[in-house]
Amino acid sequence: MSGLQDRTRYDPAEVEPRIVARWLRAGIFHPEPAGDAAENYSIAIPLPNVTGVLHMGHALNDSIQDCLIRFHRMRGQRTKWILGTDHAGIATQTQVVRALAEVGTSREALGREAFIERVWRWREDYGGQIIEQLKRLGASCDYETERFTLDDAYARAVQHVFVALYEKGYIYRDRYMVNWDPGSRSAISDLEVEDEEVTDTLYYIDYPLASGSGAITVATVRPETMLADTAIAVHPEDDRYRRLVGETAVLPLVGRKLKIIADEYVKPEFGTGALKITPGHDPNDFEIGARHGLAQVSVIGEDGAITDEAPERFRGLTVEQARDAVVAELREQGLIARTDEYVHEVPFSQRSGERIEPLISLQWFMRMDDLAPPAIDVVRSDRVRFWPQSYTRVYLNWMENIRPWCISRQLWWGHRIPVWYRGEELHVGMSPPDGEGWERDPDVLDTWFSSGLFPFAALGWPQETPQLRAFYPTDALVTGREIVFLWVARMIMLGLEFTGEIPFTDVYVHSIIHAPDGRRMSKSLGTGVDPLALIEGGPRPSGFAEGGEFPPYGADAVRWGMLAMSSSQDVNFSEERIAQGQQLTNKLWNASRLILLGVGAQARAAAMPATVEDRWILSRLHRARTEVASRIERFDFSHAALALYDFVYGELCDWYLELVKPRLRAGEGELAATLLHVLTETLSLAHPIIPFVTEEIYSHVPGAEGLLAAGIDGAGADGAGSADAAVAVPAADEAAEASLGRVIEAVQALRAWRNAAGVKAGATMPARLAAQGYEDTGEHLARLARLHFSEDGGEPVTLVPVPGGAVEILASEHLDLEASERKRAARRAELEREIERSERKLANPGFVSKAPAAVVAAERAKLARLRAELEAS
RNA sequence: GGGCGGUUAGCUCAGCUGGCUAGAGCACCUGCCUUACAAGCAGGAGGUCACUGGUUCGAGCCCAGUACCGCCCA
Repeated sequence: MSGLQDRTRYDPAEVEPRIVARWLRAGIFHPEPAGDAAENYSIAIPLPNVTGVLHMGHALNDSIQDCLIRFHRMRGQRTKWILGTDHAGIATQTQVVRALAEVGTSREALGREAFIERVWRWREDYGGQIIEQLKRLGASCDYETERFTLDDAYARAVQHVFVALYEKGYIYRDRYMVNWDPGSRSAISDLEVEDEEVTDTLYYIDYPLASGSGAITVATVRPETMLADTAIAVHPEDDRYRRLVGETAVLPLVGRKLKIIADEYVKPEFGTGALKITPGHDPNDFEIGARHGLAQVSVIGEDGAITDEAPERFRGLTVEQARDAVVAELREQGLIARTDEYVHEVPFSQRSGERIEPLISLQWFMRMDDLAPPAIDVVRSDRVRFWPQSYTRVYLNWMENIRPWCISRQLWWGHRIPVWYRGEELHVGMSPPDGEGWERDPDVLDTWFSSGLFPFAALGWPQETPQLRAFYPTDALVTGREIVFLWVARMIMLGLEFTGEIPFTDVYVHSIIHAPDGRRMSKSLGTGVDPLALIEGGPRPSGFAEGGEFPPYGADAVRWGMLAMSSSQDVNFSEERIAQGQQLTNKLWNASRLILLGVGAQARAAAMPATVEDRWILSRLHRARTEVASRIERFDFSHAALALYDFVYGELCDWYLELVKPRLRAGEGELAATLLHVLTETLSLAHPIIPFVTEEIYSHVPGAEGLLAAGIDGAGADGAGSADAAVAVPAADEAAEASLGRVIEAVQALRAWRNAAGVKAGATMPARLAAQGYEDTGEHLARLARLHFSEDGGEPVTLVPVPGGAVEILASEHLDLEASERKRAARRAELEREIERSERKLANPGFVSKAPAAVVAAERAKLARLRAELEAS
């Protein structure tokens, strides 16, 4: 690292790794467990998959959490971001299975034990990756207490919960229709299924009536499941079939007798209005079957092959082969009346992408009806709040209609269910039963079962640890909407059940970032943006106007950009926002160089700042600080980011630093103190959003001690730095704001005029100030507008209206008078338009009598202002 | 089928409980290498705020309906 002098551009690639190392070495992300959770601040991270990599969702999610964490840490609270990784049953197992396939073997060939061994090795190889990426983003998690959901202690907590829920009667085993995922060869929960539109063939099949008098025609997209039909259903009100209810049909190819039943589920307008009922292979038919006491026949097995319950010639076929065979035979027998194309929604596994095969199987379930009510209460009573609030209803609606949760998975990687069988005997417990001949249940628990315990299990629960006392309940939970049910709801239920406390008080549901084309980022389409590629430079995915590589924007730019983007429910990724963040870091860097190189190493303390611009910037800083803080507290990160940007650009750099440059060159001591104060305050204000550049700058501030990230020494909520403790900080200073507001407006008017009038950029124009309100600021006005004020000089060649009067321009050598006149005429026309509009408004009796007095007064003031400007021009 | 969100400048988005001469960044045009920053500075052009109707002294904002986009639940 060299001095500031020649580092004219902020270089995140050089700075960021160095700063992370400092933070980690200082141990400031690891709080000692002291005090209680009410006074401390904590967040449990949404567990990243252990073998995953950072994606855009994480980048936003983690930027938000880190902003909250750093914000509270800097306020002096003991702050912990609880870190962990998830074993991610299906996802991880799938990866390893795929890797095994590549080398020509399989998990079956390895056997369970060796396979699990293999997954642990996989985890060792890839598990640290996402954690390193979190560090790269600047996430200030407590890395020293990282947990893994399969660690021994964690696994004991999971078993403890299973056993306790079993003993309470909440967990039970049942034969039930589940979503069978042929890809991962496991049942999956309703929440892991998504519907997609598919075009299928709808077959119309004649089922002969047992009476021999004709046939009843049913329509189905899955002819192969007819082998498992156990009834035919029609709508009770359907006159076409009323006379057939109670009769019997004969199932073709099989010969089974099917009762014709009436059930309101049947839609008379679909197909023929007669529905074949297959309780073994369709969730709706399963329900109908249960209502009518129908037999359940399963002709498709968990291996996807036709079972022994089907006629022999079909056994062992795959579903597709069976369909072809069934259709061929039916055709032969002339039983296919016709076929249609049919577009409908079909469930697919989010895990493997394969079409769900509804199957009846023996699974473990968890009843939710006793766990849900308390979790509903805490949200109804506002003890747990959702941001945005609209998610409250979404949550409540789901909770009020909650259904049993299928918690067993036919996987090897995960928390094995703590149940043993011996014949008819069953043992549920933390340890294996005594005696010979017990077999453990082969299944593992749904991953969400274990992650649902994370906020407390990660802190050592069920032990009463100091960590648990200090940091549980946590404060905020930050997540995307897709896991509100999968995870958030379950944490609330399990937290209440096992700790008697809500696991967090605020749930912030953030935006989903889409690809620039407005669709979900997709790995397969190659539209996903890799946050690391943004931070360090890397290939632009498809869908961007430009190809090529991202420049290395740096983590701060990515963080600021993500936050700025996250204003609504769905947001399209915008590289411009990231670039804007980069500009901000560079701007802040250079502004700091100006200050730090200008004040020298010795900063002297000063009394209350006296000049109007000092008072102005302190007042504006106060407002910015309040604004950013209140935005963060209201989980409004995009406005927090934008408010920061606006302050740095629109106030600090564009005006204040320009205003004080002459004083800075003169080496004025009082100014140095104010500058350092303003700088330190700005850094601390910005740090939760852009931690790296602020920390780096802070290390160059004379007298600054320690790390900005640790909270400025003795700062507390006021954030006054140690380098400048003597600067008295006023709240809003209305007088200074008004005074400087006039100057800013006047300078802008004069610059616009200069440009329009073709005045050379560097030329200083002789002028006379004919306006009130510039007693303290005349010099500023002259310098920033490049004017030379004098009392004489004769007749002005033109006038530029400014607040409080006008500036009379005295010479014409540099300017194009005609262009100046055109500009002036255009402005006059605009003013006349506005004046007319305003007059019309004020002439409206309805407005004057009904609008609030303040609004009317403001309108009158505006009219006066417009008239004054017209007059002065 | 039920629910939620969106539609504002060429692009991405702001516009708080109705009072605006409708803003920002990017892109575009003009001028500046002004000793913090050319990844910069100054200025400018660009909008019947999706559509139709209503409420109101006043509507981008409220109400009703329509169209399109996205998401969640069944």
